[in-house]
Amino acid sequence: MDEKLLKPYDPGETEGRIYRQWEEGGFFTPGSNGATPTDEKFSMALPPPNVTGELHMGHAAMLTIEDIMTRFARMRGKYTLWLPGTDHAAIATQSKVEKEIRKKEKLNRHDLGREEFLKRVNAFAQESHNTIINQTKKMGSSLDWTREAFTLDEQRSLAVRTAFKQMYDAGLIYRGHRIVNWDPKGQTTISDDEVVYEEEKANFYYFKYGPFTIGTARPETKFGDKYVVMHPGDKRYAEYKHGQKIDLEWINGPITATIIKDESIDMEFGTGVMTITPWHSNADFAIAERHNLDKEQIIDKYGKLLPIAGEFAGLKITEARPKLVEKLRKKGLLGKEEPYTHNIARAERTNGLIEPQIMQQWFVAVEKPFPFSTDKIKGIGKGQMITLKEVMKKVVDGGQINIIPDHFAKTYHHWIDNLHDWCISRQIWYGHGVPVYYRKSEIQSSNVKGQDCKKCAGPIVSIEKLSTCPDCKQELEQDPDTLDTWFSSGLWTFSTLGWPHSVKASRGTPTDLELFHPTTILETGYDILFFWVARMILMSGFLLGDVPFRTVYLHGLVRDQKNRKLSKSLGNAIDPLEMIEQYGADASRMSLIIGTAPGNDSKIWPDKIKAYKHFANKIWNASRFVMENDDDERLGDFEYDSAPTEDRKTIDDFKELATGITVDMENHRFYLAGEKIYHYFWHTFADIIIENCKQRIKEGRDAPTAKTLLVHLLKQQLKLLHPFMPFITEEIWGLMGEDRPLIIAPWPIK
RNA sequence: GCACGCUUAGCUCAGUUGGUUAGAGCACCUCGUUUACACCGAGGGGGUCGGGGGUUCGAAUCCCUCAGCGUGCACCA
Repeated sequence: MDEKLLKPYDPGETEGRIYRQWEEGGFFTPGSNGATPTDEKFSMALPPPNVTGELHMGHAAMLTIEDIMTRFARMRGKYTLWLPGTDHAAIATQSKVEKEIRKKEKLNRHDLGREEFLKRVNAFAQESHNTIINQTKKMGSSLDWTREAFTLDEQRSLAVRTAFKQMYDAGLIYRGHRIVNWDPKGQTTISDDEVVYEEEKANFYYFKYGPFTIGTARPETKFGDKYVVMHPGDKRYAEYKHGQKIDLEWINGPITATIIKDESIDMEFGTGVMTITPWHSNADFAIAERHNLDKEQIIDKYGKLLPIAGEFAGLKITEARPKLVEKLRKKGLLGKEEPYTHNIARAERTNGLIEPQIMQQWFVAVEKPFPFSTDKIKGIGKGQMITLKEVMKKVVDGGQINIIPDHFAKTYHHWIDNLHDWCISRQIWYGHGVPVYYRKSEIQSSNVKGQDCKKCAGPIVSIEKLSTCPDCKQELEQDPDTLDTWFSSGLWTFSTLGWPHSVKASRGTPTDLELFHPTTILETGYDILFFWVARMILMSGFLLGDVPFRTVYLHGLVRDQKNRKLSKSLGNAIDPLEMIEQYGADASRMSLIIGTAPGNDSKIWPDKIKAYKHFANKIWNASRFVMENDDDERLGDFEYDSAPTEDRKTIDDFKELATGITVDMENHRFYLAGEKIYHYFWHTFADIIIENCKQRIKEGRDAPTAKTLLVHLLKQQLKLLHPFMPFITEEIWGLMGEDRPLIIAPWPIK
């Protein structure tokens, strides 16, 4: 017997060695288990971790679930691929590096310049990448590293430019002046989903506006208000006609206001009359559009008031508010003030106060029909005109994508119903450039003189990088904006499999894309259902005319015992690496999987992990006992037919258990399967079967059968345990003299 | 405001389609243990399954309702 077994199990010594053995042996690559491309496939893309730093507990939980899925598929003989990668996470990464530079060197990105700044970000991203990959391996993740991808590498950039071009050509990407969420702190626009709301107690002010009283929580936006709006059916204001002009005294002197009647006004709210600020409010913008009204900018991109504010120009809006209220009070225009609770919008990443602004940006049109390219989606015919929104709904409604747990389908639909055009351009530097080129002169001034080249009269959208116009050779300049990071992650399931290249195999051998797409399953956190899952469905629907995956498995967040999110600032973060160091990867994995139902948040604390370290030790010791008694090679294998009834009963019971576990695994109930095998091993196998056999061996009653029974049962259990606790099971499997590694051993139940 | 989820032993959670005395881990109590394991074994205490109502032969499980907690979306000046 191996000396190693005489000591307690040492994960630190074992895990690195075993992982190297697997990786170098090529066992993470499809077909390592003997399966061929004609066999049933299993494919899954790893949700690429952001290159913003380190792995946290949420990643560890995700890696565990996905590795369990993958190892299970591999052992069941499927042609198995789990594909790794990392995400450049545009805003998140850029703002992290900006923060660091500001802290250390007191510089901002403009001080460094675009080129130098990007160098810094890339260096940071590279370092984060290495840390993350290393940590991912420590968890035991059986990812096919030969196919590793990055959302910002060459191959993925090509996919992004191609996707952009195809969507632009179909009229689904357009540039337009719209109200967008402007983050003055990050100096960029962000999408609706990147806005987080926070309750704030404020004052609600009533002002005299000519014959009317208007209410507002944001007096500092009111300078340019020259339209006063009311409901056409409001009897109180029946004497005023639409379009009527009235003169009145306002903040900076007399103005002429115009009456507008619009049905969107809520007669019950406030006085039923409001003035509008179209440049800085979505609802106001819509009213202005309907009646073709002027729109004036009040606040600049740094959150300061423009000259229109007169004496208040240059002030930050928060400073201006009290001063303005004071001025109106002095002028006798201030009515009552009431306390008021409303939501203020902040940027998720920078915490900047969002200021809606009208800006020219790039958008994806979600309500514009386009001809669908295939007949792969139930309920949508080839060539049928359909919108992205409808596609996104149909694939889930029609059951072509199955969401686990299924109640998230409702959340998903709810979100799609409220979906507006997706703003995809960002004014940050780190990310995929918008693949659009303009004549240099056009950028500098809109008066283009004497140019008659049709090609570059407008923006040129191009997959190839351009510096001059292909026709007239005039110099071109690329759009300075970058794309929302979710634009590139939306392509993830197929950009990682070679798209847009190799859509069709040239000579018989199928491409990765053909073999593995749509992927079998997407496993990710419910917190990015909209950000990511929905965007992948959108992209895949348009570009491939297909779904990106058949099943979505959503896991919850990992929290601490007090139900708090794990975070460094709260000081309750558990570092997965420390946890592995202390208890081993196997124990960590078990603690992250057991007691966690899909879609529910789970909790983790050191004692829970410790409990599974004890389990690892139990496995180790039980195995030692079995091997100690397996010293006679003439015994051979356990034979069911010649075994005593009690042993056959034991085997039958075990088969029943294994079948149940298999069904649980197939139905993604990993927490249940894990608990069952845990319980069986400890309280049936160790406490009863081993004790029983120990007696028999001591008394010489059917001793040889008892010994082979133990060996047989142990090996079967190692297989069932392997997806959960890959390291210790592989180690024992090897010590038991098996040549072929456990990672590719066949699952006990077909 | 709309939607979704949660509420089961001191703590953290299971309980798959309603079916025998409601389960696990940790914690607690008693006893035991020199050859697989004290990172152990045997046993035990502890729950009116958030409240109320209903369907059913039977409900933690299905329906209604109320409450508390959490999350998402929307948001009106």
